[in-house]
Amino acid sequence: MIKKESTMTISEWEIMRIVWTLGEVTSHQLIHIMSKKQLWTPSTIKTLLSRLQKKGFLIHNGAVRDRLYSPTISEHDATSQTLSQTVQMMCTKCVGPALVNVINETTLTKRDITKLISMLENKKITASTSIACNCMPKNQEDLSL
Amino acid sequence: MIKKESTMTISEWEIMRIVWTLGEVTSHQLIHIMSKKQLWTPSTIKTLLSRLQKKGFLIHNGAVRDRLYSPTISEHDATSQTLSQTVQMMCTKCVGPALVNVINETTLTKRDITKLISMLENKKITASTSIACNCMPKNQEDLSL
DNA sequence: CTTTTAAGTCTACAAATGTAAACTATAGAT
DNA sequence: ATCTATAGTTTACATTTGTAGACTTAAAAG
Repeated sequence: MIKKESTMTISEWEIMRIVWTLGEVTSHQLIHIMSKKQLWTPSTIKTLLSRLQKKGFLIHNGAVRDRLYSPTISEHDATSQTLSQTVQMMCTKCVGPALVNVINETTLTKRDITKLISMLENKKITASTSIACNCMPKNQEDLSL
Repeated sequence: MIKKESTMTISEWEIMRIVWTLGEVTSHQLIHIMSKKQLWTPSTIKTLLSRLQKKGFLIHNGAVRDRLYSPTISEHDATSQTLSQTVQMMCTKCVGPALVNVINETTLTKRDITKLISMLENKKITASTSIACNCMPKNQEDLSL
């Protein structure tokens, strides 16, 4: 079966961040936490919760009331996937510089940095000085019309 | 005046990639190119073109007909900005690993790699072993209810 | 046991997005 | 000068998203 590959919206992502942090949450907790932080009413939280379930990002223990909601995907995985998807729609030539920029403005742990450096040192060996732009399919570059 | 900070949608981004590549385009070219690549009709292309103008991402030379559309933002800038925005909605703790992942699966030029490494070497000096998670505002961690 | 509170479900509604047809007017063809 | 193809403009319509009220029902309070 084909994965429907539904994505989280910004608002849904906000909810998920709390769920990820707490592991298991009741709507009660969500409502309490989010109603302060955001300008969301309990209704809105409930709707978001429903949609996240429909999309398969949340499940709950069968309780009829005060059920515990939990994520079906880890925050790390979701983060990686989302970032990958974003990068994939971009021009291969622009991604490098953009990553330089992002990394520059991101706080990283020593561990991450070490990992990145070793990974990059490795890539450096086979890297070329330029990469092809994938902005337009090759065959359609005849614009003479 | 406050920047309206409108964002490009996926479809709009597709159009922009062609515009960025060509620098200046007529709708004619876009229609020709995109109708093959995507399953878009001329109408759809025109709509997207209109919206991109309304959002301020495209302008055109005043021609009444066969006008030339051009971008108001460079592809590099748009790419960087979009990536930054994406990263900003994510948990600071997850961004590092996600970046490791993305960089692993991304083709980079020697130049980019060198830049990244030197930047990282620098960051390494002041980096700590762990960073605070920004998933939930500190004050709202009392979930005792 | 009755009342109240609130969790979960349904319905609502505007704005944004994906997708495109209909209409208008003009540059180029005849 | 008239016709035709089509660039640009309007209108359209289903889905998704942001946001939330209304309704139902069970748990907690009294």
